[in-house]
Amino acid sequence: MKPTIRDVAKQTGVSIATVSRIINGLDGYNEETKKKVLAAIDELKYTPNAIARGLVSSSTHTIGVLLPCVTDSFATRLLQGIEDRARERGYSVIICNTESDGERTLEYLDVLSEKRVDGLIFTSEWIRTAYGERLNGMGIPVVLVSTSSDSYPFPFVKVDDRRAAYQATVYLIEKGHRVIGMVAGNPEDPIAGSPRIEGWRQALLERGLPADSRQVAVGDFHFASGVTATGLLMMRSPDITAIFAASDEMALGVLSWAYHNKVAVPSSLSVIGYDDAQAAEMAIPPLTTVHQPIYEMGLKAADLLFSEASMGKECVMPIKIVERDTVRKL
Amino acid sequence: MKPTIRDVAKQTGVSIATVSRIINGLDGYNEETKKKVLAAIDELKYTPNAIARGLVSSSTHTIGVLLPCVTDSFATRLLQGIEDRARERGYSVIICNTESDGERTLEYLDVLSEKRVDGLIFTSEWIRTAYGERLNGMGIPVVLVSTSSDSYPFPFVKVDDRRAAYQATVYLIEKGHRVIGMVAGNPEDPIAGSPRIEGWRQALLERGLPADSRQVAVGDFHFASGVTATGLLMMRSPDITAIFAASDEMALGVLSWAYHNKVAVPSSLSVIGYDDAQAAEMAIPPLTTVHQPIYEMGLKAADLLFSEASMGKECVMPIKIVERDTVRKL
DNA sequence: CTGAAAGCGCTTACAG
DNA sequence: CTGAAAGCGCTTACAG
Repeated sequence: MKPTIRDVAKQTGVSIATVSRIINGLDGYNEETKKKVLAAIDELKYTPNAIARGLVSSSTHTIGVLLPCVTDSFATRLLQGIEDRARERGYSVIICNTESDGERTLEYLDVLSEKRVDGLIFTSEWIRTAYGERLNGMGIPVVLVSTSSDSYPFPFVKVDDRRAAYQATVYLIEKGHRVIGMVAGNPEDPIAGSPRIEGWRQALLERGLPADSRQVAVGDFHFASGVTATGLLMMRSPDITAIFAASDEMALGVLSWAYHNKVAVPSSLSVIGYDDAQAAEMAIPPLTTVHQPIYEMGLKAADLLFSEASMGKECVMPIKIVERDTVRKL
Repeated sequence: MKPTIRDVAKQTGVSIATVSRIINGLDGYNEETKKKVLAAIDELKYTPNAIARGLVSSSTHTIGVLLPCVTDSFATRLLQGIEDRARERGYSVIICNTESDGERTLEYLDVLSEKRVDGLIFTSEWIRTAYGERLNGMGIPVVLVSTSSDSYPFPFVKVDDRRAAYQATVYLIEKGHRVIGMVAGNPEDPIAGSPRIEGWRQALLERGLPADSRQVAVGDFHFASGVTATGLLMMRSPDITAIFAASDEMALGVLSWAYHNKVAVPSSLSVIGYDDAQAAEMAIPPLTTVHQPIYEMGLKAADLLFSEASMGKECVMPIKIVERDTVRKL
């Protein structure tokens, strides 16, 4: 059995209260006692039981993070930011890989609730009523990342998706492109789907350029869907000279489609992505894309979680276009 | 305040012992009581306090996973496997992003120890004495992934790195290549460094082919180092026709170097990677590589952790060569 | 400067 | 079928 506070108290001949004070850096003992206790702790290899501590202090120093997909590069980068900041503050993080599954998400919420985490970060998904209610019921700080909700006004950190897409499209237009396609997410997705499509459309419309629905093909943000969507797009609108993809992974799909169909990028087809994931700079050619400060968003989310009175705080992070080699000036 | 077992007991007019039995599916109550209690639980929105439970049962249903880098695609895929299996079994996972830092690793070990996790998975790093001792002292099951240790015989799941590298090199030789370079990890790294270099060397030597140290350039498994190493390699041994990279990310670096230096892959230079990360199939051209069953390794690691009497269990997973488009037959 | 005692929210013999 | 009580390993008033 692991030694307890009682063991070190006995060993030293003091009370457990005194040991507790010493461990926790409170005062109320002389140096003499402190030394003896510390020695005993060392000798017995005593480590305080965080579970017992948690029970009395009702604080576990643990937070939960819900991600739709742990292997996604956006999610992992975000996680890195969250974990870094959490660790600095002495918190551990439990990961929850929801796979965007409703039931699974609810289960995680239950577990997190039972395990009495001190806070929770919910990412990249639409807040359904079932989630919102559960989240409210937990009675702990909640921070949203890459999502927000009018019905459940939790603090959030995100990027302005519509605006980012708008800027990406304007960038393409300024490079001289006139027929611009989009490889989009699901238009029913109010988070990363429709806003980006709207931004694309608005940029085009404002400049009197065509923004027909035949110029957008829908994917699921992942690579394979990017390939397929591009094929569809180029078949329906062969005059497209540039494509805006709603994620870097899909943009890589565009590149892949182009490679296999002997369409040169950027000389015959320009491509701009979204995220600035690690893969963007590793792409061939290196991918021009919309940079989201993902790591910083993770840091910020943790900050909001740990800061007092964060209710209602909203944090919209800046984006920027990172110019690499996939967009040609016409 | 959250309702406690006492609240539901009071509400129902039974003892907390009975409520506890009902919650835990033990027997010792009639249907009548059960119904009432369940109703009260529902009404009060009572959720059992896992911390209190953990204190008495000395089991937290939580495990810790130490990773050198959370954004690495090997690590995240592994994590996915671990988390999936853990979740099935009712366990949560705390992630620890060590950044390969010794002090940080030790800190995580302390925290995990204090939080009384039920088990721990340690990945991809050499087991230094300090780690081994601490791990032993924790008194909980430990499973190693992609590493192993003679001094600390914990169960492990890994691939035979030397053999995998050997096979990759043989594959290149059988394709007719004679001067084969290697973009390696650090030769001082006894886990993913030296064994792969040895495998490469052995394959070459056995067939009377040159295996000079000028044919190997050292990287850190990441992209940028792959680019640099390739430049060095091609300068020192311009007659190289094929390169074996000790990670897919470095292989992408090779591809990138080739692209920027107008060396066609695979017509002028063949490349084989290691891992079969997601990026391998997204590469241009799609990367031929050594496939590690990473997800399955995660599953297996969790299985070993949860299985009784796993001490001394060793699990060497099979690899295979995945042929894509970066190796040319000479 | 120090200790005895209550209490955090549960589970688990033990007794009925 | 059910309850009173001890105990898990701590922290924190309270008293001295």
